[in-house]
Amino acid sequence: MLSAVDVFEAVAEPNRRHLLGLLAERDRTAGELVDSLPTLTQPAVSRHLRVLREVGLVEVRPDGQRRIYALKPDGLQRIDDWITPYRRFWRDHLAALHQHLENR
Amino acid sequence: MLSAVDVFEAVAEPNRRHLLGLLAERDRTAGELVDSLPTLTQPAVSRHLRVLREVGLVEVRPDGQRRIYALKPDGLQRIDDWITPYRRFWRDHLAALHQHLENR
DNA sequence: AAATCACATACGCTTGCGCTTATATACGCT
DNA sequence: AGCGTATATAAGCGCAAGCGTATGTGATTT
Repeated sequence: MLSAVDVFEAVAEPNRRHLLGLLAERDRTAGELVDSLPTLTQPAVSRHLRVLREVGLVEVRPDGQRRIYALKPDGLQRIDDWITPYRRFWRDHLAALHQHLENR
Repeated sequence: MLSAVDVFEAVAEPNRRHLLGLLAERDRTAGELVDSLPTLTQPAVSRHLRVLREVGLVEVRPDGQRRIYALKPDGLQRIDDWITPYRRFWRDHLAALHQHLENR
């Protein structure tokens, strides 16, 4: 069995981020996605897609012998939720910076 | 030489996320952070802190023989910037869902 | 039904991560 | 100076990630 990957690990891989980027534009077949990563073989891309599936970042629907991949809407929200409390850090920091620039 | 890690990989490690969480509350000495991860040895935590330093997520200032670690304000912004274009996906999705619930 | 196409899985290999133990470095105290 | 304390680095190891080659599976075509 494949070790259950979490969203953070899934997104840490550059090729997988590339795939997500393409799927953000529009749905694509597995074949199109394979072609988009010419340095990788078809099985390699297929495995990346499997990881993205398993963490709920993408979903597949069959279309004849093709498989159409699509971005799952709320997949990345888990990362966004994690970042949220930290966001206030750089917001405060920027605010303080502006304050400083105005007062000099 | 240590392979130059990027922010995504840095944050993919659960222990490193744990460290960031503690530093979000307040600055801490390396020793405090070591104590916060009882399952790890001191060198292990030290290496995690090094990774977080190298990707710009934390910074250190010396205090006598102690080293005080602090969250760097804009470190996670790179991840946030990456997520931004995707955010509209689940926002649209939620909007459509609400629409659907109201109209039924 | 046989061949072909689109995609997934199996297997074996290499490389890099994260860990521990051992050691170095640097500061503080007596 | 000598010793404990605080932290970082070195060396070595096990394991899992990611890759390619080979093969399986199901749909399409002829």
